[in-house]
Amino acid sequence: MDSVSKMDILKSYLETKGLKSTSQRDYIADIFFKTNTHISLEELLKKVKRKNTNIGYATVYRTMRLLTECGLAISRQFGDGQTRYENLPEDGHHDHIICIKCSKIAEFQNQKIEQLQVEAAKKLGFTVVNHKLELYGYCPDCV
Amino acid sequence: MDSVSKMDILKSYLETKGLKSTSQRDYIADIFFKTNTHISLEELLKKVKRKNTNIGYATVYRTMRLLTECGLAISRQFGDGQTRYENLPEDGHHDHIICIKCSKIAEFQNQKIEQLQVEAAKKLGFTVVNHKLELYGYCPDCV
DNA sequence: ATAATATTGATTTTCATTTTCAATTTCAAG
DNA sequence: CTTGAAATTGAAAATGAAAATCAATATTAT
Ligand SMILES: [Mn+2]
Ligand SMILES: [Mn+2]
Ligand SMILES: [Zn+2]
Ligand SMILES: [Zn+2]
Repeated sequence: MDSVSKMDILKSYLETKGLKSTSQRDYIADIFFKTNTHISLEELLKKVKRKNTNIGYATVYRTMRLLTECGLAISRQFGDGQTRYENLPEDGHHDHIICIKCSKIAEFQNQKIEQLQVEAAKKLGFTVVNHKLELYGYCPDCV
Repeated sequence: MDSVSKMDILKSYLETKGLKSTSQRDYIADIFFKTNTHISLEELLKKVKRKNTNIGYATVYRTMRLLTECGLAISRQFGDGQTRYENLPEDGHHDHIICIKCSKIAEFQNQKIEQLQVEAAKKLGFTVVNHKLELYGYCPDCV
């Protein structure tokens, strides 16, 4: 999905909630849509401020909440005490492996694991709505 | 493992670190060893205060850090903003499924999933040191 | 007993997140 | 183009859990 269609989704979400499309929201969303990392609020604010000095932290925070609500952003907690956001992946859900030395993040998909999760839950009478799977270890560069 | 041997492990850990065994530490550890839930610091403090009014939050906090360091306690973050502690399980590592309605926590072990995780990491050149797997959904009581 | 060292618990600090609020902007109606 | 209601903004304050500080107290070896 390209930035334009994402912006359309955001705008129609705002409309359904009786919220307004503003230049700040648009700009923050645009910058976010162009990032392909797992970005923190501080990092995003820094990027946004480069061209738009007067945008505040609170607006970035609120915009990311909106993007998360409408499914265009996914919030992640990798245990470093900071919430990070990533764009809704093209190719569906993925999980993460994080280097405990250099903090590099790699992504992977494993349909077998997903399936076994649902089965494990079923055995306990649970229905799975979502899950969090994070592997921690050493990346190729850190041995 | 019984509380007595756990206390022995704690005491020898303290010794190696040049730390002292105290009545507060012993009491907090004893109460913790007897819990079989995923307990928060606040909850543990409350339990401890029932018989020992003068023990402070900071000592409970520090004791749980010691227990975590020496492997007798495992700290967990289930996304409610509070760190929870559980006793080192008898039967090895397990993962969790949490009810998003009533917060009930169930545990499960799945060797196949563990194995697939290592394989998925290997494909990316990573070595897994530890992992976090949490399923979120509805428990049998909450449909 | 003495001195060195560790512990305690109240308090303060830290820090990310969330909320508040007065000023500003947007937008539909006249 | 005005007007006024409603939403937005950004600075600042509040929140809350975790971590650190520190003076008073307790422990330990000599
Ligand atoms: Mn990702
Ligand atoms: Mn458990
Ligand atoms: Zn690395
Ligand atoms: Zn439930």
